[in-house]
Amino acid sequence: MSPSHQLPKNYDIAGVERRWQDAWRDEDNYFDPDSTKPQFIIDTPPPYPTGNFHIGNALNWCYIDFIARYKRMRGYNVMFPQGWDCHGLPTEVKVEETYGITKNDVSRDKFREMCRKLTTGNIDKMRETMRRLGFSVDWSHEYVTMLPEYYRLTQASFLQMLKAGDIYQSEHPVNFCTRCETAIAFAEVNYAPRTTTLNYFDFDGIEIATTRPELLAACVAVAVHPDDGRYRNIKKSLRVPIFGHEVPIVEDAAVDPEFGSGAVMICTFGDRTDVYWWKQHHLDLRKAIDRQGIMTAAAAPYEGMTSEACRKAILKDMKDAGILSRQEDLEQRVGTCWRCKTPIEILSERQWFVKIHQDDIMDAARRISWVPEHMFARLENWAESMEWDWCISRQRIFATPIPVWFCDACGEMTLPAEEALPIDPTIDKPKTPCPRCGGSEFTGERDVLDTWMDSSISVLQVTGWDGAGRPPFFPAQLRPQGHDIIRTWAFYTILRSKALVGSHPWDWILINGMVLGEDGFKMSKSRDNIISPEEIVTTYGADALRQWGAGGAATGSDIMFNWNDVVAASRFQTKLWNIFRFAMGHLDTDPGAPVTELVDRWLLVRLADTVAEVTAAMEGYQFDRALRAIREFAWSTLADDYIEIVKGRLYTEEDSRASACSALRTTIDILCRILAPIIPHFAEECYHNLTGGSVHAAAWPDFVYDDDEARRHGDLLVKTVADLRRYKHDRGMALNAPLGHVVIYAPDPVDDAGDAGRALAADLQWITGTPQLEEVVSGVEFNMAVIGPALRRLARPFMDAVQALPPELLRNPPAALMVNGEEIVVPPDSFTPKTAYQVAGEEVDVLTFEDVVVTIGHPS
RNA sequence: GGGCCUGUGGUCUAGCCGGUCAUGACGUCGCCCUUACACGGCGAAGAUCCCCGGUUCGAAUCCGGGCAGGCCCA
Repeated sequence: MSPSHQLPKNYDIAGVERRWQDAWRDEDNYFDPDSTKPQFIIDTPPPYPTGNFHIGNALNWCYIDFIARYKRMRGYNVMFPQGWDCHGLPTEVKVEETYGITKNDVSRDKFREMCRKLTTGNIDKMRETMRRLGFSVDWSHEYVTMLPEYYRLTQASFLQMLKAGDIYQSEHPVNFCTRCETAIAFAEVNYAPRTTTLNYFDFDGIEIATTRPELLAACVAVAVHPDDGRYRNIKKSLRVPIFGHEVPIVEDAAVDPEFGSGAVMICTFGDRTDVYWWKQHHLDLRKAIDRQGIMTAAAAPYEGMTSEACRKAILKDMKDAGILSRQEDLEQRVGTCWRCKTPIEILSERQWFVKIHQDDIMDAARRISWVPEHMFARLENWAESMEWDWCISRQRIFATPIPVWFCDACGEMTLPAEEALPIDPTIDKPKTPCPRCGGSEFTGERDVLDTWMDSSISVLQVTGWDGAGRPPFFPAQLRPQGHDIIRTWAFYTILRSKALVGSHPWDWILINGMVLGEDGFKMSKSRDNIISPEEIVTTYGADALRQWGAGGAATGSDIMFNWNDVVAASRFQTKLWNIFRFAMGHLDTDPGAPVTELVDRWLLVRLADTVAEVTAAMEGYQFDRALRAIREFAWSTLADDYIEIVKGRLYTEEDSRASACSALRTTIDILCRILAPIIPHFAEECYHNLTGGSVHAAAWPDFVYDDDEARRHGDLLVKTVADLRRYKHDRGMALNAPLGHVVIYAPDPVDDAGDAGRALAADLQWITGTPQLEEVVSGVEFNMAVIGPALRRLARPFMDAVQALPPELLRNPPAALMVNGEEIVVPPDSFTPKTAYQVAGEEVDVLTFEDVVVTIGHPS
């Protein structure tokens, strides 16, 4: 047992946190595949290895760690794995910047190697931050999507879905970034406002307004609204200016007659609506822009120009030809590449697609419990608005290769055997001749897979998938993630689980909010409002950051970073440390002594309430409620109420002292355990001092303590002491100043073991009954919970009538009252008189509350 | 334009399946260095609970309509 004088006066955050981080063993957090305990598998988000574990990640991981630690204490076999979602454009761009090259300057293999090297270094940095924050990650279940053992699974999943007919190739319009020279999915398109020019020109006799004159060569039709009178009885086709080809006039209700001239030129493709019309009316396809954003032969006189140069040239030519009538500014939102901000083009390309079966996805999504519930609507909304299938092919390098070949002779597609995976079809060759024509020359697919194809099988990987069938531990219990990637990661994972395993991927999904800067805006370099986890941890420690994560906002809502919360968290730890030091200074007696005294039993009643509240909150992932309940208990109930009252007894040699020590020990022990998930370092430091063991190996408390008398009398005692302290304060007395003779008249006999007297420095006695004082009724207190339902619309007049009663009738209420000329029965317990006591005979002050009277003799 | 969310003392925040007096933190002010803690204790001031209407005996809470902000999308 450590006497308090051995505990340092100040809690050394950095020292304690480092010491425990060094002492904890990774093995204690490993998932045990042979365990008989119930499993709790978390499908942790695999972050993109930028090298910077930011505060948004930190919030997400705080939630995960609270749950992982809590569930371990509750006896679950927990898996808290850590993945890294490596592939993707940002790394390619970073490598190009770092080495001053473009991806085409070196071999594909060499370029991938450069990307892998950068990624490995970034992962190391992020791991370090995660350890510093005290996350209990199962490092034996780490996965890295760029490594062969992982992308083997990505390729296996691709082949499985291809064979099942869920993946197909097609020429189809896709969002295309001409700078990155790759197709991108809708999820990767951002929208930015910009001002552009709306150009009105004469189109074979009809005025057309367009923002994209450079696409004139790709014009395949002109559309008007069917009810637009201006375009009744005109010809069936028009000749495109400059280029001269004939295009039909089509009618479509989606045309806005109010916009421009009411006639729209349809190009392949200016925007999504063009795609819609193109499909709807079975129009031609004219490709005027290529993958690099250069005008094609279809744009004859402008071939070879960039689209921007072509735009200028065409406008000039229109002006010269006298057909450009006017130009005006237009605010619009343009789709841009999420990575490089280049406006996207819609190009028709041969790509690979995954079929989207909305009903299957929604069916699986409904089997998952969403926290908060309303986040489900976001997924539903997204799923219902999907118009095209998911384009999964990318024209990049650092990604999982699409594992197929095409026969040079007959074009037949050849697939590798699953045992041969992973492969790179641009390097490896098929082991067998073409099944259709027997040819032996093949060309490997050069397209690679969208990175979401890697990460959307994370749940299969963590539940033990080997590339086929149902994973042994599937489904996982929990997916924790941000609401920003519901339409991507959550959506794709549900889709893929349904396609590959046939059911929903997780039992629960817990959505965390975004972290905003102190100014209320999203953190960004340009606003200079970024706070890094390291910055917080250096000054206030990981536990303070974790408290901010738990208590800064209700689970699921966005959370504004706030230094105040971190400072308050740190102060709470100081307070806890002082409580702990105080307790440890007194726990030198028999730990098993019975808890007999009133306030000791009362403390345990309140402790049991707190355990129940915190447990319920943790079960519902309401970490803010859990932390709030703990703070309230520790600071208010334990420190301000209990310790202040019991302190005097602890300094005595009386037998009743052991009861207090016992209650205090139980309380500290349990407090450490309910704090452990949120502030693991602090809880460990205290618990270790108290018991010599690790709090993280301890069980979550199952503490029930029923003692109705202790609750009632304890509440009375605490209230009385608080009132008397206020009484002292109001008279300018020091709180430890002697108070003289105090008598508490209570309805029941109360035995407080002398605590109140010692706490107040008073000669204090409890007396059952009422004092010989003159009572005066000073008012009345109504019980709305009784009056409202009983009297409904008569409630207000009833209360007015009661107010008007003379004092003696308030004390002894009549059975019925006249209200609004109507006699009504007075409901039982509908009101109680408020009484004041006048001094009779000797000089005493009187305090009253409920049915208790306190008299204080004036100290002479 | 659509979907979802939010709007509470100076600032941030809880409550929001209705019950006169609205939670906590930070800040402000007053008193107190009481043998765990001044990073503390005891108090005080400070709120048209965004606005308007409705339901109800009673609305921060439920309903309708605005206004403002956020996120996602068109």
